[in-house]
Formats: sequence, C-alpha cells, structure tokens
Amino acid sequence: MQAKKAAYHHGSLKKSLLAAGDLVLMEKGFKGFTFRECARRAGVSHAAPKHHFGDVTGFLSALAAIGFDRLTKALIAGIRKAKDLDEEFLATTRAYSKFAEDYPEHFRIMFRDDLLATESVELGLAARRTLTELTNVILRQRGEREISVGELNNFTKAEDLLGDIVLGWCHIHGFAHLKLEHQFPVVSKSMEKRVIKASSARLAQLIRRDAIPNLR
Amino acid sequence: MQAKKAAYHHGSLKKSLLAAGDLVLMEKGFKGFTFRECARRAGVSHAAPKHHFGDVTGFLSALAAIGFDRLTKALIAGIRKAKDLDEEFLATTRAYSKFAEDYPEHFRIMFRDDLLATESVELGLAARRTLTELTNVILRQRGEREISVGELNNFTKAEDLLGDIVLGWCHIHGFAHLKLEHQFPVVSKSMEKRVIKASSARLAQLIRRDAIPNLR
DNA sequence: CGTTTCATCTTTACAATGGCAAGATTATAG
DNA sequence: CTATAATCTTGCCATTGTAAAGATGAAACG
Repeated sequence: MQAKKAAYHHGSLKKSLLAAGDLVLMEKGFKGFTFRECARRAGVSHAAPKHHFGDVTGFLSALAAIGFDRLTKALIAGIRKAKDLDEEFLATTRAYSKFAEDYPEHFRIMFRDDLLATESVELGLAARRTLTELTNVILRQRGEREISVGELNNFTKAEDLLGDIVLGWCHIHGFAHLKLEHQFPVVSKSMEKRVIKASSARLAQLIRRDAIPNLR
Repeated sequence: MQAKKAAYHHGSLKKSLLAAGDLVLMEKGFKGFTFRECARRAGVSHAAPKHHFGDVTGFLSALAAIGFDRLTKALIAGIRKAKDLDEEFLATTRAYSKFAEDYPEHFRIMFRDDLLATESVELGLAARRTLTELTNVILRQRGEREISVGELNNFTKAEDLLGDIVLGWCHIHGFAHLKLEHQFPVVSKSMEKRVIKASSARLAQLIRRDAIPNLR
C-alpha cells in the first residue's frame, strides 16, 4: 500500500519519475537537474513529485540508490572476468572508475552527504551492498571467506580487516574520483593504464602479503 | 590594470566578494551559496559580481583556488611537525583529511570539474601548488630531491614516480573524501585513528621499499 | 449499488535566483 | 577639462522549489 503499486491515477508515477530523473541526470547533469524538468518528462504537473519523494533531497537519494545498485552490478560484472587475485583487484579498480566515467553525475551525488537524505533506508541498503562487494574483494585477497550484506556490520569491526578495506577502498575510490574530476597530470592513455595496473598490483600484493605471510 | 586594484568605485570589491563568498560557503554551504547573497554581504547590488567573476562558475573557481591554497598551507604545516618519513606520510594524510573536515564545502567544489572554469589559470596554479606539495611528500619517501611548482610537468612524466603519486594521493584523497561524506562504517574514534595510522604506515613502507631496496 | 474517505494529482501563488540590458556614476586617460 | 571606459545600480524576465487549496478518481465500506 505504500511503495510499489501497479497503477494509480496516471500509472506508476514513482517509477516514471525515477526514470525521468535518471535521464535528466545523464543528459543535463546536476546543474540542469530540476524537479520541474523531471515532472515535465514524466508528463505530470510540477508539484506531483512531492507526494512521492517529499523534496529534492528525497528524490536525489532515490537516484543515488539507483547509482549504488548500478555500481554494485558493475563491480560484480568486472570481478567475474578476472582470472586471479591480482587481476581481480585491478578489475575492481577499473570497474569502479569506469562507473564514475559512465555515470559521472550519479557518482557525484552518491557521495554528497549534504544533498542526500541520510536516513533513507533504501539508500543505506544500496550503499551497503556496494560496500559488501568491496569487502568481499578484500576478503578474497586475504584468502578468507566472503560475507553477505547482513554480516557486514560484524566484519567491519575487525580492525585488521577494516585496515585492508581502507587501503583498498581509498585507493579505488580516490583514483576514480580524482580521475573523474581531472585532477591527475595529463599523460598518455597507455601510460595511465600501465600506472593504474602497476599501482593496483602493488597494493593487492601488500594486502595479500600481510594476510598470508607464506605467500612471499 | 586587470586584477588587483586597491580601490575603485566602492573599495576593493573583488576581495570583499571573495571574503563574503568564503563566509557564505562555510556558513550556509553550497546549497545556500548564492550570487546575490554574496553581493548582499559585500554591500553591493546583485549584479555587481558579474564584472569581476562573470558567472557563478567563475566565482566558484576563485573560491576553489582559495581552498587549494589553504590546503597547501595545511599540508606544509602538518608535514613540518613530522619527525620521520613514516610520521610525515601520516601527517599528510591527517592534514588533508582535516582540511576536508574543516572546509567541507570548499573541498567539495574544489573537486567538481563541472562547476569550475577549468581554464582559470589562477585555479590551475593553486591546484598545481597542492600537487607539488604532495609530489614532494612522495619524493622524500623515495629519498629523492624535492621539486618546485615549475618542475612539476617534467617530473610527473616519469612513470614510476607517477605510480607512487597515484598510490599515495589516491589513498590520501580517497580517505578524506569517503570520511567527509560518511561512507565508512561507524567505529570508535580510537579505532579509526589506529586504522588510518596503520594504513598510512603500510603504504609509506610500500613506497619506500620499492624505491630504496636496501632499506628492507 | 451508493456513499464516504483518502491517496493522488493539478492549479495557483509566492519569494528567490541567475542572467541580461540599459542607465547612472566615477575613475582614468588624453 | 573633456572623453572614454570601467564600475556599479536598477529594472526586468524566465525559471525554480515549496506550500496551500482545489480537483479527480480509486478503494473501502455500508
């Protein structure tokens, strides 16, 4: 009775609005992103979205959640292609960064605490699913068993694991963010590829080395 | 004749506007940041800023440049207190992250390629000064001589150095960004401190180990 | 089947914004 | 001292987010 009805007055407006917002974000960016523009595309009056999302913050949160889900999928798909642990960490870095390049505006709002409704359980869950995927990347590097979303809370309290997550995630996220916002010195594409490949490999080795001493 | 005059019509408006914008950014955040509000604070009409900054993009770029300069200073101050290479890398991480916490709205616009006038030489220079400082941190870790801003271009073309910069900067920036936007699992302050200290130390060791083999 | 109730959507209204254009003011140059 | 150009103001417009009140139709209930 609350969230997902099939058709009310004008069909499933919530879904239509999300689809519209998704498009506007990709086409016009955050600057051109407007409550009214989204309503227009969905073919409803400018005040219609209020009943479904409250204010812009709520709407952006829903779109950010979509972004996190997309990122999670991209990570899973990227990881699947990897053949060994070294390739997997690199694949994760690449998939994460590629997502940022493919959906720059989503990426930007996903990591904007001030623009989002942090109390949104939907958004919180989506973000946790992404973090779970990243945590599993680290766990596999360490040769430990994977976890599910539900177990995330317990696991991130283990100090040494959290340390590895910080090492891995900061590198992955920092690279994606700095690259997206064009902060790196301009170099050739091939050089950039080699650099990120080497960096990822070195970091993955560092994580594995401390976790499994007899590997080295 | 172009940029820094002492007093024209109503005094040094450009400086006043920058000071106002700086305050607005800190007090009301990016959401409450408004061309008109800044003009109001500077005591001029709403259209006055146009002659000095063109549009909002230009104004934000000037404020972002101020942010980079502040970050550069914070890094230098943090580094000065460090006693050895391990402490220095940790100090850099802490200073960078503290800057993000102290000036969250500046930090956010500084890394928003779409909101800034990327052609602004002022902004470009400020960003390069920051990057030079970070590069020097890496160079000291590697036991090599420091560089000046002018040398940055040549140095970042060395693939192995760029690799270390990516390794170091991504970690530092990723940590600051993810922490600012509250993406990490909530843990105790003391644990967080230990985690970032350990991570920084491990990464610094990695950078030093490959650069100076006889250290290990 | 008829009526009531309520979620959904529209209309109307308002204050605020960025940008533009035309005019006023004053510094600077010649 | 006059002319020119930079600096700033006023007035304007389309657009925005949000609120309030009205319209519409679905669903609940007798």
